Amino acid sequence: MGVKRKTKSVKILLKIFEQTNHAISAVKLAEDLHQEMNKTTVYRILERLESENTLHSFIGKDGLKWYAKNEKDSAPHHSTAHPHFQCKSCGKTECLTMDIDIPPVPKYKIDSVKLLLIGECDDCAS
Amino acid sequence: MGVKRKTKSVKILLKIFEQTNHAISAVKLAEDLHQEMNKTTVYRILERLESENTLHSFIGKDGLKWYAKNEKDSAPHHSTAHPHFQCKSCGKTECLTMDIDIPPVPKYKIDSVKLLLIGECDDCAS
DNA sequence: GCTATTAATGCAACTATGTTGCAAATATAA
DNA sequence: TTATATTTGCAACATAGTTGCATTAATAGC
Repeated sequence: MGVKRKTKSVKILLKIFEQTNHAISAVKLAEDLHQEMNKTTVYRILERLESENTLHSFIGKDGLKWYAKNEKDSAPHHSTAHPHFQCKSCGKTECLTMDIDIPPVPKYKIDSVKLLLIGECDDCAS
Repeated sequence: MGVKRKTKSVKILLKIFEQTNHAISAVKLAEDLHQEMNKTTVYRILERLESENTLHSFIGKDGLKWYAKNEKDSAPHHSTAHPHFQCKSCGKTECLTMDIDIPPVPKYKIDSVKLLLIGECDDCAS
C-alpha cells in the first residue's frame, strides 16, 4: 500500500458520516449506496477509515458491524468506555458522548472496551 | 410450546457448561458436538437454555455468539453490567464476576448492557 | 498535454454463521 | 399399546462479510 487516494467513493462515505451523529451499519451503507458503488468497496473503505481513525466500529446486538465517526479530540482512553446505544425496537443506534469508568480487571490487560446499551428509544417508547 | 423435555442432547450441553466458567461460542459447541448432535439442535438448545435463564449470551468481538452459564443467585440488575473478557490473541473468553456500574443514560430506557473487554490473557501475554 | 505506474473498484465466487421447513424419530400421556 | 406432542436431523436457505483477479481510474513524471 502506498499513498491513499481520496476518491469519489471515499468522499461519499465521509459526507454521510459528517451529516449524522448516529452509527450506521455496514449493511445499511452497502444497501443505500449500491447505485453508487459496490458493496465490496463500501466494506473496504469503512475498514480503511477505521484504520485511519476517522471512524470507529463496534458489533451491534445482532452481530452486525456498525460504524460511527470519531470526534477530533477523542484520544483512546485507558479504562473508560465509550458506550453505544441500540434500540431493540427500531434498531436505531447512537454513539453516546459520555465516558464510563471501567475499574481495573485483575489478571488481564485490557486494550479496548465495547459497551453496548440495549433498550428503547424515545420514539419507540411513546 | 408445551412441556420442555430434558433430553440426552440437553444433558450433554448442560454438563459442558457445568464443567467450566468460560464462555463458549455456538460455533465451537456445534463443532465439538457434531458427532453427538446436529448443529441445528445445538443452536436450538442454546436458545432454549437462554430463554429459561440457565445460560446467557453475548456477541463477541468478531460477531460470534457466545454462551455462558448463569450463576444461581444472579438476578438481573438495574444499571450494572456483567462484563465478558475476550483475548484478542487466543480468543479465550471468560465471564467476569465483577459488576460495573452504569450511570443512568439521559433520554433512554436501558434494558440490558453488553460489556465486552478485549485484551490479552495471561497465557498470551507471557 | 501524454504515458507509465499505482491504487481503487466491480464482479463473481466463496466462506461462515445462523435459520427454517418438513419429515422422521423419540418421549410422554392416556 | 396407541395417540399426542416434542425433539431431532437434514437439506436448503438467508445474510454478512471476504477474496482473487481483471478492469478502471487517479496520480506522477515527463
